[in-house]
This record gives sequence, C-alpha cells and structure tokens, in this order.
Amino acid sequence: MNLEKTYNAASVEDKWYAYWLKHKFFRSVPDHREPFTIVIPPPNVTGVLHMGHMLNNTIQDILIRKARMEGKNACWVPGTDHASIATEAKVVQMLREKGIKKTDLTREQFLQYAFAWKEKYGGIILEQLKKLGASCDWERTRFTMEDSLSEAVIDAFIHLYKKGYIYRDLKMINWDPVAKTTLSNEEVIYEEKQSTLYYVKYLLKGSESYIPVATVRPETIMGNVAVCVHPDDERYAQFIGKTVIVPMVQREVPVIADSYVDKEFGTGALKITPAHDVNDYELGKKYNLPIIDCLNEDGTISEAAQVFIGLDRFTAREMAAKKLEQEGLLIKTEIITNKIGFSERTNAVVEPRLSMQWFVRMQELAGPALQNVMNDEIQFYPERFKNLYKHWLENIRDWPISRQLWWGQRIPAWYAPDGTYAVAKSREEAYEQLKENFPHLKPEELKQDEDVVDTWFSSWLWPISVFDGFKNPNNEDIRYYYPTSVLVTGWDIIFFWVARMIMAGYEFRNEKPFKKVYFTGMVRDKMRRKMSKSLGNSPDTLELLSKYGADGVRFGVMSAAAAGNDLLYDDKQPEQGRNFCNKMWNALRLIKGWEVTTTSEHSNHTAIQWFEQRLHESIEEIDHLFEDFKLSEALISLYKLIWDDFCSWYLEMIKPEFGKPIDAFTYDRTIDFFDILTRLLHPFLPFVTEEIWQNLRPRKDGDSICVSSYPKSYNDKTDRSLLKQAELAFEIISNIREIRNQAGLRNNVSIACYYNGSGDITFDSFSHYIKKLCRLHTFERSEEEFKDFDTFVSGGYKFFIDVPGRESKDENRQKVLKELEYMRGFLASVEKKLSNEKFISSAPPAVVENERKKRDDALKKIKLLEESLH
RNA sequence: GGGUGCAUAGCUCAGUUGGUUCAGAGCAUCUGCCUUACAAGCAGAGGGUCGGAGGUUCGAAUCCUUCUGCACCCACCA
Repeated sequence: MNLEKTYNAASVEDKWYAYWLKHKFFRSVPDHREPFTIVIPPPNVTGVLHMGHMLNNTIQDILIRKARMEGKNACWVPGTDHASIATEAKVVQMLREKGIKKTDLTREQFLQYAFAWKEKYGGIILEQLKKLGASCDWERTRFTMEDSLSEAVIDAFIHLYKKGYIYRDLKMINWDPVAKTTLSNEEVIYEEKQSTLYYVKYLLKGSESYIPVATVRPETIMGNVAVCVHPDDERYAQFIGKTVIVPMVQREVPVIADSYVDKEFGTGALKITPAHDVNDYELGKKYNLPIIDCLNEDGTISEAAQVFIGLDRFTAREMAAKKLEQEGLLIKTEIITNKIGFSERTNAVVEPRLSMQWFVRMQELAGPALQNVMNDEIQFYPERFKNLYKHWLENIRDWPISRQLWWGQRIPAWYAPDGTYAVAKSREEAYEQLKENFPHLKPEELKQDEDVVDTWFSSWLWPISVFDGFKNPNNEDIRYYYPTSVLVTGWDIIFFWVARMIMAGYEFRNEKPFKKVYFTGMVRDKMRRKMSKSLGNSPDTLELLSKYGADGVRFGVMSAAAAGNDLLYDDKQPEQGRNFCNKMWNALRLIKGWEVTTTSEHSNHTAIQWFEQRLHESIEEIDHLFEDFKLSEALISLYKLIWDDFCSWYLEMIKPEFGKPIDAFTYDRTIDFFDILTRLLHPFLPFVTEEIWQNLRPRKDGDSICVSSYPKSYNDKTDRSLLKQAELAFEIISNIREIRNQAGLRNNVSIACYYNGSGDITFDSFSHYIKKLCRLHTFERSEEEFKDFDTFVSGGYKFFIDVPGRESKDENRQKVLKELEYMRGFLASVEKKLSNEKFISSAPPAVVENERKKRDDALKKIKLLEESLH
C-alpha cells in the first residue's frame, strides 16, 4: 500500500461524496424502523452560505449521521426559502445594475427574473451543502415557492380566514420606503442614534405668545393637526382649547390636553401628527382629528404637505429646519440619543404608516405554543431560551402578513369593483361567493389582491408542507416523519420562525412540529462582530472548504460552539481540524506499513486491555455528552482520545522496532480499535473517517462507514483497573522524559532507571512500556540509594535516573525542593482540616476518610522526597 | 424603562448536584528535537487572588446579597 505523506482532503471528499450519493445512503422512505427526522432551516436564496450555515448544518449532519449509524431511519429534508423581501431586493438591485427598473416590468416578467435568480443561487447553496458533507435526502429537496408549498400557504390562509384569525384592517404599520412594503415588528431593527431635537414656536392665533414644541421630525410638521399638553401642566393651562398656527403651512389647529403627554420631557408640549406616529394616531382617533399624510410611499414629501413636495424626507428635514430658522420660529436645537428603526433587509429608516393590510390574530395561536414549550413537551436547548420565548408570546401582537411585493405567494383575496372581496382559492370560487350579492358581476371583473404574504407565512408551515401535509394530511410520509425529531437553528429567528412553526404545528395538525430545539449561537469574528456581508468579515466559505477541507471546517466550527453560545471564529480552528485529519491519516500509514507475522504470540496484553478500557470509558462519556447536546465537548473528548491515548500512548507502546514485524493478534486488535474510533468520529468528520475506514480492512462496493454501526459501550461491568496503573505509568514516563530533556540527552542515548518504595498502585504491567518509551536499558527495583542520580517521586515510589556525564543536578534538586514545599503546604492544609472538630462531625464519612488517606500519602511522599535530597 | 446572559491563563472557552493544594483544555509563548507514521509533527516548560466587596458553610470558581464592567433581547416617550 502506498499512501501519500499528507492527507489530501480535496480528492478524498469529492470521491466519497459521489460514492455516498451513488449508493443512496441518505435516501429515506418510511419503514418499520424508528424515524429520526430533521427539516433543514431553509437557507435564503439571496446568496451563498456563510459561517452560520456551516455551523448549523454541521450540527444537523452530526445528529443525522449518528442516528443513521444507530440504526434509525434518518431523514434530513433539504431545501431553500424564497425569502420574499430579501430576494426581491437583490433582484431589483441586480436589474438596476443592468439598467432595468422594476416599474418597467410586468409582474410576470419580474417573476421570471426572480426565478432565474433562485435557480442560480439556490443551486449554489445546495452544492455548498454537499461540499460540507451534508447527508440530506436530496430527492426530498423542497423550495418554499414551489407549487405544492405555495398551495399549502393558500390553504393555510383560507383556513385562518374562515376561522376569523385573518382580517383586513387599516392600521399603523412599519413601512419600508425603499422596498415600498409593510414590515412586521420583528423585521425592524432599532439602533441608538444621535438625532437633533428641534424646539419650534407654535404661535397662538392672533398673538405673539407661543407654545414651544420639541420634535426630531420637522419634516412632518406639515401633517400636524393639533398640539397636545398635559391637563395639569400650569405652563400651558391658558392655551388649552385655543388655536395655534402650524409653522410653514399656517394651518390653524387646536390645543388639546391629554395625560398621555409627559410634562418632563422636551417642552412638555407635543405636536400631533396622526399619519406619522403610532401614538399620535391613537390620540388623533381619540379626539377625532383629521389625518394629513405628508409622505409618499417612497419616503418623499407628498402634495398634502403643501411645501417641499417631492423632496426626500431627509432633505426636507434640513429644509424645514432652515425655513423655521428664517421665519424666526426655531428656538434652539439639541442633540439627543434616540432609537431609530431600520428595515432588516434594506436598511432603510422605517416609517410608521397608516395603511390597509392583512393581519393574523395571534392570541389564540399563541396559547398552545406557549404552554407546550413551558411544560417541556417541546424541549429547548439551552433551556434559558424559554424565557425569551415566553416573554414574546405573552406580549404577542397581531402579525401583519401582507407585503407590497411580487416575489411570494399572492394573497387569495378577490375584489369586486366596489371593493367587496372574497377569500378563495381561485377566481371561480371567489366569483361563486360574490355573485349572490352581485348578480351582474362577471368573473373577469374580479381583481386579485396585488400583495403577497410575508415570507415567514410560508416558512412557518415548512415542517408540515415539506411532507405535503396540507395537500394530503394523512399521507404516509407525514404520518411517519412528523413530528420531526429536532430543529437546529440560530436563536436570532426564535420569533420569526421557531415560535410561529410551533403555532402552525398545533393549529394545522394539532401536534408539535419537533420534539427538541437546539439553538446555535451566532458566529462572530475575532473582534466579536457578527459576521455579515456588509462588514466583509465573513470568510468565503467555499474557499475555506477547499483550503482546510470540509472535515477541517466542521472541526473548526464545532470545537468552539457550545449550544446557544456565540462563537468567535478564527482561522486557527479549521487549521486544527485539518491537522487532526492528517494525524489520523498518518496513524493509518503507520499501521498499514507494518509487516504482520502469522504468529499470535505477543507481549501487548497490557496495552491492548488498557486501551480497550479507556475506549469504553470514553464511549460512555460521549454518550452522555450527546444526550445533553454537548457536541463540542464530545468532539474534543474524541480528539483527545484519538490524538493522546491512541496515537501518543497506545501506538507508541505497541509499535514494533524499526524493520521488525508486528504479531497478528496485536495488529488485529489495533485495526479493531481504529475501526471503532473512526466510527465514533464519523458523525463529526465524515470524509476522513470514511477514507480511513475503507483502508483498514478489505471492503466491498456498497460498504460505507456511514451505514456501519455506531459503537456501544459495554453494558456489563467492564474492568477499569488498568486505567489507574496507566496514569501512574504515564506520569513516570513524563518524569523520566523531563529529566532526559533537562540533561539534553539525544534520543539514541539509553539510560538506566532504578526505583524503590511501594504504593497502592503498581506499574509492573507497564514496566516494559516505560522502558521502551523512555529508552531505558535498565529499569529495575533496587534498594540502594543512588546519591548522585537525578530523582523524582511518584505514586509512592522513588526513582533514580543515571544520566551519564551529568554535571549539575541543581535543576533536578530545585524541582524536588519545590515539590517538597508544595507537599508540606498541602499536608498542613489537610491536617488543619482533620483537626477541625466540625469538619469531622459534619462532613460525610467518605470525605473524611479521603482526607485521612491524603494525609498518609502526603506524609509518605514528603518522606521520600526528603530522602531523595541527600 | 423591563428582561436575559457573561466576567476563570496573553486569547477563546470548559468546569455537572459546593468536597483533594483542582484551578482545566485548545490556541499563543518558551526550551529541545527533521527520532524511519505525522514539522499539519515529537518531547517538555512557564503562565491564573476563578471581576470587586460582603454573607451562608467544617469547606465556595460553584449557593445568596450587592457593586462594577461588557454583550444581547424586548418596550409607542416627542
């Protein structure tokens, strides 16, 4: 066998992924086995995958691969999300770069461009997932806007409408003037910004006196319909009921009083602009004030404003300030910090806007969703996200779902010429509903609502709709796979998606959509900034995958990612993963390079038994870590098991001398061990483990580690007696090696070591290996005290190293003194504890007993150390 | 304004229900090695008052109180 010196991830990974696909190992159809199902959080087709996706999908793949190896029917459903507003914004921008304006296109033409975009980027995304090693059932790939899933959206809409949960209303909503669409609260991101607060004079009609009003938005002054003060505010009591003049437009408006106004803030007087502020709108309704909308949908000043018509709102703000100053109405300005809402997708400053939209009433939907998370019917990992979830659901508000976009499922409402509408699956059905009241109506006169639904109104159905649970609620797939086993997603979309999927699950199937939710943290850069394209701090994942290999990247993101905790990404992490792959690769090279004798005589019982014990100890530990979703700890634990225990200790112990063969028994056991190790590691690093596993033994076409069995720990009482002995032996080896290092001995110089004393634990079984690993020509018991030798004390034994030509033993002596000092301190603290009556009486007997043993051990060690100083 | 989380080695973090003088890992640093699997490596070393203060306890990184600093979420204060 001829294996390359370094592991070549690129060629290995492509080879095995193609092999897995060819043999359809990832294909899942319902059968008699227990299902293990994950639906992917569908990535947006806006671009390519970033680091967050690498993390998220690696976790899902680990869980799926482990379940598959455990004999479950593992099904991972992949797919993509049309991401209505985000994608539409991208397509609009792409068209603009080509010199095409959206307004020049028909809806149909635009959708063609959008679908072409989806084909391109959706395809790239799926390829990236394959590169990562994702073991999805690709035959099940879904897209949120494909026919079946769009029909599910319409069904859901009609269902909720009939139930009275969907309604149409004129309300104040968040408006994105760039995308020109409504947004939900969740799509608005508030940031603290410095703003100018303008103090403006509102002159009393026919008088020189005025009410000072503070505002950060002078460009909406033209929409003022009243000034409001607190009824108990003595400063303005005289103005209440009088008329003041709105600056710039000279409108005469009343001064009203309402306790909503905070006397302490600003000037204590508030201008009322019902069209541009939620609170003002409420006050306007209360006092029956008119509404003057002085903004257009693109954020420019409307004709209703009378001045600055057509100017952008920010330009108008400056102009208004200037004009107020010119007219002598500006008292002063002040810089304050306030929160400004930005559109999540376009980053435009959001406007409160009064508009007719479709809403989902959330109160009833929230009930079961809240209850079943709080009682752990659906489990959250980490649990603390329950708090966040609870708070949101308890304060839930209705969900505006209509979006003034083209890319998405169109709202199934049909309007008669007079505005009366029917909600129906088709024009024909709508016509049937309406014709009773409109005998002369013709079907072609009906107009469908121009808006589409919020993208989350489609993705909240995902766990149901990917299994066609709307079209055919009793089909075999959904009965078998639903509810899914676990959802893996970032905590940032807990409201957008997780909460709503839970609501949809209970509403449409009367059953939870998943049993567990694993929340991942956000991937940040070394400066703790969230990775984003605009900052340019997210590595190019395709480049990363080709540089370090998918296994390297998977190791990198997993090794630092505790559930729910953000992780700081650094190139060092995938590098460590790549190195790990190479380490295992070279272990394979070592083993496969051995010549094997036919004899089964051997002297490696101890090493083999020790490693077996160590292996099963690890398997138990890893099982527990998996139960708690502590995946990064499980990976680190495997890393140490393989690198330290297997490579550094076990292989070095059994390694035959150069040129000599290894016995068949040791060889076979070693292959067994490596086989088990690769299977344990396979869920984390699928490619390198497949490559090694395939090389360990002769395999047939169709064999694969990904459908082999996941190792189980022994259930019977496994003997663990060698673990302690090994610990002592390794400690002795390290001590001898340190002395060798201090003495500057070359590796080919062999030395002698003598020891005496006795301890609770022996190292006899390991003597042979100590000798071998420390290059000792002599390692034996001797009652003699070797006064000129370097010494150390370990496990109740005193060791003497004969270093030829060693001039100074100061270094060694210093070390012994230091240890002696430490042990004396240790002894003092133990004795103090033991002489404390309260400790003896209140501590558990086992703890006291342990302290006594520590004292005896310490006394013994001190004695040995003191002796060895002479 | 309400809420959550975090603070442990130079950096990033582990540390289960309080019990070893237990303070741990990886990276980084330092020393010595191209030793026939691996320099993407091997053998070693140094490094921390577990954010501050108080309390509970025989015993606290761990439990309680408080303070400080940081991060995030939610909320209609111009």
